[in-house]
Amino acid sequence: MRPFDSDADTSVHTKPRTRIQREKEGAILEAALDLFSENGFSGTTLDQIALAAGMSKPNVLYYFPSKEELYSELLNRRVANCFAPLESMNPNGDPIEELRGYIRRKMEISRAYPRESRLYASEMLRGAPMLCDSVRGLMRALIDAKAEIIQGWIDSGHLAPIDPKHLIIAIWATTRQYTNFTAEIRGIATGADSEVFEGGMQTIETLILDGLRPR
Amino acid sequence: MRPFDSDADTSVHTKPRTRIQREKEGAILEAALDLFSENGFSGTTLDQIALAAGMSKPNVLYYFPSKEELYSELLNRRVANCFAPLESMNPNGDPIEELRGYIRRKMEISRAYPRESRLYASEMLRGAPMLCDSVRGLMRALIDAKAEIIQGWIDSGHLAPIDPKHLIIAIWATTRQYTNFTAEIRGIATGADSEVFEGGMQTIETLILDGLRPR
Amino acid sequence: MRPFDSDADTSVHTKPRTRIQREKEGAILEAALDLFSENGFSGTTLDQIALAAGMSKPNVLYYFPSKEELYSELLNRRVANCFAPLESMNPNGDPIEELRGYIRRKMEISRAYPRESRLYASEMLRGAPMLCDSVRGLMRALIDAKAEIIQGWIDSGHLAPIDPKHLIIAIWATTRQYTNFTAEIRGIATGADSEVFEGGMQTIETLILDGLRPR
Amino acid sequence: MRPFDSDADTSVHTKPRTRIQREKEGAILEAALDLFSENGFSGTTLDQIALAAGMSKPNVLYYFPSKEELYSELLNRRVANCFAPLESMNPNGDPIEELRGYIRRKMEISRAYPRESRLYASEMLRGAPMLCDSVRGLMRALIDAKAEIIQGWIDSGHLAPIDPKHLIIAIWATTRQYTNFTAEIRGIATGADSEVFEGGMQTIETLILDGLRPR
DNA sequence: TATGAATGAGAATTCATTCAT
DNA sequence: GATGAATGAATTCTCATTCAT
Repeated sequence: MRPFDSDADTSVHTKPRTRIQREKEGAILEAALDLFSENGFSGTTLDQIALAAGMSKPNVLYYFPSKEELYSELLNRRVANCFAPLESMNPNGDPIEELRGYIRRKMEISRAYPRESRLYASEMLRGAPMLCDSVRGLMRALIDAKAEIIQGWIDSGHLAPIDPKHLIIAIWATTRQYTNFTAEIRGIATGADSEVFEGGMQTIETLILDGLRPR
Repeated sequence: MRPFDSDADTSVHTKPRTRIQREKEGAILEAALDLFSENGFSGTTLDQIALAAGMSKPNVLYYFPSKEELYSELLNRRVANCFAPLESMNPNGDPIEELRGYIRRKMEISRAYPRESRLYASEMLRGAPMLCDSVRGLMRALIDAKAEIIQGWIDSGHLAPIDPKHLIIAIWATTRQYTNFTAEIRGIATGADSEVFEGGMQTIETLILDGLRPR
Repeated sequence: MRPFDSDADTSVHTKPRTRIQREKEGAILEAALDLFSENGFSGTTLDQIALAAGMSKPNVLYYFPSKEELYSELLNRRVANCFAPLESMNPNGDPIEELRGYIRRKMEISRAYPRESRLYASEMLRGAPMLCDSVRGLMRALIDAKAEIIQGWIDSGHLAPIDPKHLIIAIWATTRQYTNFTAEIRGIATGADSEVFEGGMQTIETLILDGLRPR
Repeated sequence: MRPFDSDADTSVHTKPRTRIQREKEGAILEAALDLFSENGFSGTTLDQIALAAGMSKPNVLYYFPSKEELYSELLNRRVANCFAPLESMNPNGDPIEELRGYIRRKMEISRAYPRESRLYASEMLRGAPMLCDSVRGLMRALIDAKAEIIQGWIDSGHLAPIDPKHLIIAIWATTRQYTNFTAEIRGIATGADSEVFEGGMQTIETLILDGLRPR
C-alpha cells in the first residue's frame, strides 16, 4: 500500500552505509520534515531539528552539509517520491472509473503523507525557489503522460471536451485543499476531520465526474 | 472595478491622521505586502522592508510597533477586505449564472490582489497562527450566507444535490490554484499566463457548472 | 515645616520665566524624580518621563538639554536642598536632647522626601559619578560644623568620647536604613510600615543616646 | 577566614561539569559581578561583560541564557552565600562579646566581598525586584534565629531592653555604610580607607555595645 | 513652544556554521 | 562519529537626540 518508505528513499543517497548512519539520517529527515512542513524553511532552526532528532546540532550538520541541503534533500527526494509511484491510470479502463480511482488515490496519498504534501505546497507557494529541475521534469512528464491518456478518452467521446492539463490541475487543487489547507477547512466546515474529508471527496467526485460525463 | 483601495482601507484605521503619515504607512504596508507574501513571515526581515519602503528600520518601527504587528495588520485588515466587498450573489437570479458570476469575480479579485491572496494562503498553510478571530468570524459568516442561498437552489431542484459548503470550498480551491500556485501552473501548462488563466477559468466553469446542472 | 519647595528650588535656575514654563519644568522634575529614584539613571527612559509628565519627549528636552542634565539637576539641586536647611543644632542646648532632636529631624526629612533621599543613596552607591563638587563641599562643610559642636560636648565631658564624624555617619546610616531600604525592612520586620518606623526610631535613640551618655 | 569561595559556590550548581566550563563561567560571573555591582542591572551591558570576561558576547550567552539570568544567578547564589555561612553566635557566650564578634565578622565579610555586598544593597534599594523567594526566606530565618538568641539575653538581664530585630537592622545599616557607601564616607572622613574603616568599627562598637550594656 | 517625524548608535538575542577534541 | 565550545553575521527592538515645522 505504501508506495515508498524512508529506507527506499535514502537508499538513493550515496553516503550512508552503516545501519546507524541510516537510522540517524532517517531521524534527522523525520524531524526536519515535521518542522519544515509546519513552519517553513526560515521558520525552522537547526536547533529545533537537532532537538527533535535527539542529537546535537553539529551532528545534524555532519549528515547534511547545511540547512539548505537538508531542506532540499527533503523537498526533492521525499516529495518527488510522492509523485513517482503514484499514478497508475489504465488507458484501457473505463474513463470515469479511472478518474475516480485517480482522485481517490491522490486524496489518500496526500492524507497518508501530509507533511510531504504540505512541504511541497509551501514550496510552490513561495515560487519554488529550491525545487530542482529533475523534479520539475518528472512532474511535467507525469502530467504530459496523463494528459495524453485523458485526451484519448475525450477524442473517443468518452469524456466531455476539456483541457486535460487543466483537469489535472483542478484535481490537484481540490485534493490539496482538503489535505494542506486543513486550517481553512476547519474554519468553514463543522464536524470531525474524517467526515469532512469524506464529504470533500464526495463533492469532488460529483463535480468532476458529473462535469465530465458527456450529455 | 476595484472593490477597495488602500486609502479606504487605512481609513478604517484609528491612528493615521496627517497626509505624510498615511503615505509612509502606505509605503511600509506596500513593501511589507510584497515581501511577506513572497517570503513569508520568518523569511522577511525588517531590513528588507525598510529598504523597499525607502526608509530606515527604526522609522518602520515608528509606524508599526513590531514586525508581528505589521504582519498582523496586513493579514487581518488588508486580507479581510478581500472578502467583505467581494461576494454579491443574487438568490433570485438564475443559479447557474449566479455561480458563474461568483467564480469569475472570485478569480478576478484574486488576480487583482495576488499578494493579499498569497499572504492569506500562506497563513492558512501554516495553520493560521496569526489570523484574528474577527476575520475568522467574517469568513464563516460569508460562507454560511452563501451556503444557504445555494441550498435554496438545490432544494428547488435547480441544482444537483451537493453539500453547499464543499462546493464553495471547491471553488476557493480551484481559483486559488490559478492565482497563488502560479509557480506550479507554469511548470505544467505552456503558454502565456493570461491564456493559461483563461483556460483555467473555462475548465473550472465546465466542471463545476456542468457538474451541478441537473440531468 | 517644609524646609523647601519646588518653587524655591527652581527659582535658583536661570531659564524659566513664565508661570507655564515653571509648571512644565516642575512636572518634568516631578516625573523624573519618581522614575530616577525608583529605577536609577540607566533604568529610566525619557519616554517614561515624558509620559509621566504628560508631554512629548522633545518637549522634555526643550526644558533640559539632555537626560544627564535632567538627572544632574535633580540630584544636585533637589537633593542638596535636603541638607542645607536641615540641621539646626544648638551648641548651647543639652547635648543628648540636641542629638535626639537631630536624629528625629533627620528621620522626618527622609520620610517626607523619600524619592530625593533614595536618589541620593542610589547615586552614592554607584560611587557618586554625577554628584557635583558644590554639593560635596556643602556636605563636607555641614559635617565639619556639626562635628565641631559635638566635639565641644565631648571635650566638656557631656558625651562619651567618640569620633564625631563617625557618629554622624552612624546616624545617617541608621536613618537611611528605615527610609531607603524599606524593601529590606519589610522582609525582616512584621507590622505596619509606620509602626516599624517608630520602632526603628526608638531603637536608634536607645543605642546612640545611651551609647553616648557618659557612665 | 574566607567562609566560601567561588568553587564551592558554583559546585552547588547543576550545570557545569568540565574544567573549561567552570573556568569560563567563573570568568563571566566575575566580570558581571564587577560591572553589575558598580553600574547596576540597566547600567551594565553584555558587551561590557563579554569584554571584561575576555570572550564574545554570544559566548557569554552560551553559558547564561540571558542577561537577566546572569544577574539573577549572581544575586541569588553568590549573595545568598554571603549570609549562610556567616553568623555563628553562641547563645551561651558572653552577650556583649558575642555581639562584638558578630559586628566584626559582619564588617569583615562585607569588606571581603564588597561587590556581592554592593550588588545586594543596590537590589534592595531598587525594591528587590529580582530577589528570589528562597533568599528572602533564608534571610528571614536567619534574622529570626538571631533575634531569639538576643531576646534570651535581654530576658536574662544581660542586655538592656531593645527590639532584637531592630538591633540587627541597626548593625546591618552601620556595617553597610562602611562597605557599600564608601563614596559617601570618603567625602566626609579624611584619612586612608583602612583607618576610616577601623574608626568606623570602633564607633559602631562603642555605640551599640555601650548602648546595650545595662546600667 | 511644542511635537510629529526620523535616525544612528547601540542593546539583547538568535542562528547557521566552524573548530577542536 | 559525536559533541561541547565558540562566533560572525544578522535580527528585532530601544533610546537619546535631532530636525522641521
